[in-house]
Amino acid sequence: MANIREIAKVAGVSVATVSRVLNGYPYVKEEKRKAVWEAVEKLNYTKNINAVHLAKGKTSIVGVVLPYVNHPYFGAIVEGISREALRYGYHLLLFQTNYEVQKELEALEMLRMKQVDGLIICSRIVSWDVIDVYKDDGPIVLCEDVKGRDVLSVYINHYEAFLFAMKYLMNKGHRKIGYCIGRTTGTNSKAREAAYYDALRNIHESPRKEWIFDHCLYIEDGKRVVNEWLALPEKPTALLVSSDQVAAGIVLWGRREGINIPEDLAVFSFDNHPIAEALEITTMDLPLSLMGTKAFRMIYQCLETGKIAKKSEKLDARLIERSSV
Amino acid sequence: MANIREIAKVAGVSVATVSRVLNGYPYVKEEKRKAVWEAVEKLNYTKNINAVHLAKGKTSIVGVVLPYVNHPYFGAIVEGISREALRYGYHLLLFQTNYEVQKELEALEMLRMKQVDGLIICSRIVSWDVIDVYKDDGPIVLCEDVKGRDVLSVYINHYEAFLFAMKYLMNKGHRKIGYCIGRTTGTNSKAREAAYYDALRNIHESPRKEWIFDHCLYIEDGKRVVNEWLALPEKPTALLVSSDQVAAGIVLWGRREGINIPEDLAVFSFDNHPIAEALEITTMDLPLSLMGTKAFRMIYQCLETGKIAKKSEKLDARLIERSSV
DNA sequence: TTGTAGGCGTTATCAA
DNA sequence: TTGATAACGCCTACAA
Repeated sequence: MANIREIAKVAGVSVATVSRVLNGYPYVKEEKRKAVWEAVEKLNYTKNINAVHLAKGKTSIVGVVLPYVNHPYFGAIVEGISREALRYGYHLLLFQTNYEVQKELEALEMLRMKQVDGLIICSRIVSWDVIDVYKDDGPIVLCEDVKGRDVLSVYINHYEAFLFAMKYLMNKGHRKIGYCIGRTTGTNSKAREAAYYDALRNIHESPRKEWIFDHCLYIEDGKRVVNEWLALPEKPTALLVSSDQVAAGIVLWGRREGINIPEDLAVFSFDNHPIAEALEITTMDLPLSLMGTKAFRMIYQCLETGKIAKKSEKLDARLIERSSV
Repeated sequence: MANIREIAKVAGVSVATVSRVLNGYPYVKEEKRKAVWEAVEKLNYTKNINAVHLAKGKTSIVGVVLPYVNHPYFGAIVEGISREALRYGYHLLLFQTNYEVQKELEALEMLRMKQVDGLIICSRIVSWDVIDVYKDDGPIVLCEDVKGRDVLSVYINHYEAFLFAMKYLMNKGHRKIGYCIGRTTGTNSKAREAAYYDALRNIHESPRKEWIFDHCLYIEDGKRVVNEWLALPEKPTALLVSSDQVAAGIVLWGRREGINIPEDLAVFSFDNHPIAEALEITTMDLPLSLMGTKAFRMIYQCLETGKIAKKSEKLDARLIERSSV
């Protein structure tokens, strides 16, 4: 494969001139410019981008850290990141972690090694001190409330959203409310949990362990929830479900079991995916794609200007009222 | 940021020795080995991976080309690729193309520029001659039937799967069969179309344009199909739907419109996503994740051994019989 | 077992 | 406008 030196030789110019032509810099005589392009054509030359990366000290690649690539929640975020990255000529390196510390560390190491210029962490399990170690190696944006810590972040106000949903259910007369969540660890989950407990406290209800369903991520998890709900001696009359996917599962398997929604069981969900519309599930619209877009922009701005306009941005959810409550 | 030379200086050895230690090569006195690690620790050193890439002429990155990151079909493929890539220490660079030629070209260019060692093209729009141009720049695996062309491929036998489904519907007495597809261009779509036409010809039915629904990708497209179906003067009694997402939309909006499934309209779908189980949709299980895994392995084998065991692999679909037909 | 030196392919600085 | 040449940071013969 030809390199810039060969081009220089064939075109009868210096490598510096070739580089100038290749990168569209001024101050090159039209004649030489042409000679260079001809040589490029003739030798079927292309830049070796690794050499560019090394020389420039940057890659125009942003790393995306997420537990599962194949979940609509993260799919929506990645979509938002991807769209914006495309606009600015950046590429995306995917780090699927399955919430394994090792994998997350690897992504952070890649930032240090300059494999990526910046990192967007959609969800994590590593502790703050670990992230702190890497924060001088490049911009890191987290999709969670970092509560004043010295890292960039764009996040959805899950506390408010959950609280809002709880109040909505209470206004409809519900007092016995359970909830379904993907995992109980993690900032976002904690925020939701806090809202749940706070809301219950307000009406002097004490939370019950058996009304909290963990590991709810996919449609099929709704089946499990329905079965467990059916087996409950005392049942909640409403369920707050952190994902439309799971809510859809609950509604669908619930129907098959003859459960009337919302009469027997009200379902209030989050995300506002198309499936929620199709099933007429009341949900909170979460601006996931927007969050991805904003996360990328933060990285981008940091990279290009070195400045940070806003260190942290909070995004609000929006009620989509349908008939599952 | 410290580099290998500084480490050498601090440790009192040569850069070659540092490199040996860093890469775990033998023939280094334990004492020097220790000195190197201490220097690494002291200077908080990390390799610059771009320099490694340049020196080695490879990146251990595989590019993944797909139209939409946020669709379950492609999500499943990426998941399979990702899982396998993780095992072998490879990383994934995502190219979301939206089926724009420009974007696909960019990915191919990245192969030439050695940004990626290989490319997995999940779906494409560029023509064969374009791909031919790049095939000497690194292994390219396509997820479609390449029909003897000189490229690697792993693909699902869509023709057989569609034909099988058509026969299944016919056995159930259907003769008026429509179909829904994501796009009408593309090898996979053409294979499905061919099966559809061939099957109709077998029973001496001529295809009708108004029974073919294009641009069906997401749940919400099912709504459109239902509305169009309702408006049809003469309606098909069965629909072959190329995606569970769309089938789910059809079933759900169909129910809301009072359509009985399968009595008024039978729905036969593809993918076997959890949503199909939840809605009791008869579908063909497509080994998407497996296809991704195999695609990666092909690239990997090609890269590591330089040899190709199998140039092309065909994967079969499997009937999942439920009650929508 | 260790070190020297050249190579990987660009970019960027500086002098002409 | 142009060209030399020194980075960029690591790998790897080859020699010792």
